[in-house]
Formats: sequence, structure tokens, C-alpha cells
Amino acid sequence: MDVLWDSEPAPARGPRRGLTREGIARAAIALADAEGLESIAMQRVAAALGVTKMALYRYVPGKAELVALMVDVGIGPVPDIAGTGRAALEAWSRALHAVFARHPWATTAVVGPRAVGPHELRWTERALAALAGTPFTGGEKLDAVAVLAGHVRAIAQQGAEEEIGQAMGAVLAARAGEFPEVSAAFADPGERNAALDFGLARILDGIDAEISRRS
Amino acid sequence: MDVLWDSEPAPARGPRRGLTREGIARAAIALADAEGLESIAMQRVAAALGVTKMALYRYVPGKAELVALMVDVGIGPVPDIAGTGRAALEAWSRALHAVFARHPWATTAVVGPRAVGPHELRWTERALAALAGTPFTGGEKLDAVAVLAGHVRAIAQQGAEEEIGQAMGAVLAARAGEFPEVSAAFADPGERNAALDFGLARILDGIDAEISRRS
DNA sequence: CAGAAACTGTGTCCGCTAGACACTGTGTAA
DNA sequence: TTACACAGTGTCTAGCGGACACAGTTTCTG
Repeated sequence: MDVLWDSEPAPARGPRRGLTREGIARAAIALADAEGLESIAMQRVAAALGVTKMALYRYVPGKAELVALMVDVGIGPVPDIAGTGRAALEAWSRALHAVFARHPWATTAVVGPRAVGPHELRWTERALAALAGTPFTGGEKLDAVAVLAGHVRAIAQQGAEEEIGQAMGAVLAARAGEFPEVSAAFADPGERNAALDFGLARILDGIDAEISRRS
Repeated sequence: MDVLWDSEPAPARGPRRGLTREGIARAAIALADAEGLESIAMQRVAAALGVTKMALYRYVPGKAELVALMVDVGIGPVPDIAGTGRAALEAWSRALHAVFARHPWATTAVVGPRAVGPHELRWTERALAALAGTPFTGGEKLDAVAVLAGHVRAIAQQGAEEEIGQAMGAVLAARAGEFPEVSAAFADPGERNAALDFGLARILDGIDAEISRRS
């Protein structure tokens, strides 16, 4: 995935380049924000930029790399977060959630084998820095960040799918007897939109508990 | 997604049906186990069954429904787990991890808007039952299950991508100065393959902590 | 017992996709 | 001035999901 890390090449001879990688990524992001990830086709991205699709292949080796670029540009620079410890981890998680809320397609674009770009790696760097001073090994710190990021991603995604809860409601209504716990859980929602907070609090509690246990 | 919940229709008149939904799903699962989710094409699944692709449309409305069916058949019946509480939740999570280990493609097939099948709902039912007696609201129980399932999925997926850690190693080697925490974390892995255990322990710790806090 | 009706699996077709490749025109370096 | 390197275009292929008409098979009905 050189496209994520190498700087834009400037041609020594020949016509000037009319596009930039970032411009292409931003056009694709705008398209995905409006119509979802499945609407991303080289044809459509190129049309949005006023060129033919084959022109894009001068900037990006293929569609997979374009999506990887979209993810890294869409995630954007890591936000300013103060200090370390629980508060910093929570702020980091909420900032990540805001990114996913802005770009819902990203929740599905970050799954599967893929390359990590500079923005994303700086986010990771920042989260690991918030864990400095804890008694965790490097692997454990990475695991802790993965748990937080995974939770945020899962919640952001489920927020974009609230309607499937209703679809499941129809199934459940006819089979409440077979699924008593699920039916009861849906009938007793508690506070609305608290899924992010709840999971975040439990994970951070668990991290804190282990830190004090080891010291 | 009637295909997941309705029973197989038996034709009153006409030729006997040569296939079954489950047979189709199992053929597709075998293909995906061997070659990944992106190798699933109606053409290839049909070829594996010795029919033309259009024959499949007599059993399944389209590819999305076939994948949903693959997921539900692949997840399979919920395992026997004893009791409630932390031990039951941990056993449930490990059983789910075993499923994902058996069918790596499922980790990417369960993301995005999709329907939930009977097997999957019975897994959810079982996990919620393990949370019976806790002071959590129904919504919170669902959140807790989502956190556990999300973690298991994320870890199973990362296990299938161990090679990208090496690819990232090349990037990091050239930029260790820019990413000191990430470099340090990768240089100090700690126990191998402990990611599942670590996150699971932290989440379950966090759940326990909240239960005792409320009582 | 004949014929209609319903159904399965096939063949053909369409629009769309990612991408390979040859080509034209442009700008710079020799 | 000429040759080279590069940008963007047009054309082509293989493969995809899926609509639709059709032939063959089985069963119910007149």
C-alpha cells in the first residue's frame, strides 16, 4: 500500500496532473457519505471529478487502494487530546465515534485485510500514548486499543442500522415464546442511545481494575 | 429475510427439487472456507452443486440472502453452556470465537445491514440468559452482549490477518521515530495469542464491577 | 384417462463492474 | 528542434448479479 505512505509523485515531463490523490479520495468520500460504500465505482468517482475512470488509475493502483485512501483521509488527523489515563482514552474513543458518525461507510470499510495509513497509525499512536505508565505489555496495550476501537465501530454501525431492530421486532412478535430473553430485552430498552457509553464504561472499568490489581 | 425464517416450501406439482437451501448454503460455506468470501459468486456456488446459477434463484432470492443464510448455517446451533454469570459468558464468547476461527469469512459477512437468522438469535438468547439476575436493563444486556461479540469478532479477524503486522513492520522500521509508542508496543508483544483472553477478561471485569457497584 | 396447471432447471440477455492496453496530445529536457 | 515521458481517453475483455422466456416434469382436475 505505497499509495498510503509515499508522497505524491510530480512528473518531470509531460502534461500537468489535473488531480491529486487526496482530491480523488475526497470526491469518493463525498459520494460514499451521500450514497454509501456500495455506490463507490471507479466510473462514478471519475464522473464526479469530470474525468474518465481510467484517469484515476494514474493516481491509484485499483479500487482497494482507493478505499484504503478514503479511510485514511476520512479518519483525518488525530484530535488534540490531553494527558493519559482513563479520561484520555474515553476522549479518544468518543472522537473516533464522531468520525464514524460522520462517515458511516467507514465502519464497513475498515473490516477485512487492509493496509493501515498514516492518519490511522497516528490515532493508534495517540491511544497507546494514553496507556503509557500502565503495567501492560505492548501487546496488551494494542489489545486494549483494539477493544475500544472495536466497540466504537460496532456501536457506530448499529446506530446506522436502527431500522433492523424494527424488522427484528416483527420476527420476535411471532416467536416471543421461543426467544423470551431477547423479547424482554427489547421490551425494556432503558436509556436510549446509551450503548456507546455503557460499553465504554465497562471496558474502561475493566482496564482500571486490572491496573490496580497489578500494582 | 423470509428465507432465514420460513420453512422450505415443498412443491405441490412439478419436478422434484434437486437442492435444499441448507445444501446450497453448505456448498457456499465450503467454498468460502477454502477461498474466502470474495470467491462467492452465484456461478461458482452453482457449479459446485452441478447446476446453473439461475437454478439457485429458485431457492434464494439473491446473493445477499445467500450470504445471510451462509452466516446462519455457519454459526450453527448454540452450544450447551451451563448456568449464568461470568463463567457462562466467557464460555459463550469462546464458543463464538471457535465458530469464527472455523469460518474466517464470517467475520466480514456479519458487518453491515443484514438480517438475523434463527441460529444467531438463539446464540443471542443464550447470552442474554447468562445475564439474567444482573441489575442491567434489557438495553444494557444487549449492549453487554454486543461488546463481547464485537471483541470476539475483532480478534478472530485480526488473527486471520497476522501477516499485515509484518507488512506494518516494514513501514514502522522506516518511521520508528514518528511512531514511538506503536514501535515499542510491537517490540514488546508479551504473551502470544493472548488478545482474546486479555480483552475478554477486561470486559468481564468491567461487567462484574458494575454489577457489584449497583448492589 | 386427457389435459391443464404448476413447478424446476436451462439458455439467453442486459447493465454494470474492475481493469488491460493502445493511442493522442502535451510539456520539458537534451 | 527533436525526442522522450507522461496525462487523460477510447476500446476491449472477463466476470458479476439478476430478469425473463422457455422446455421438460410432475400432479391435480375435469
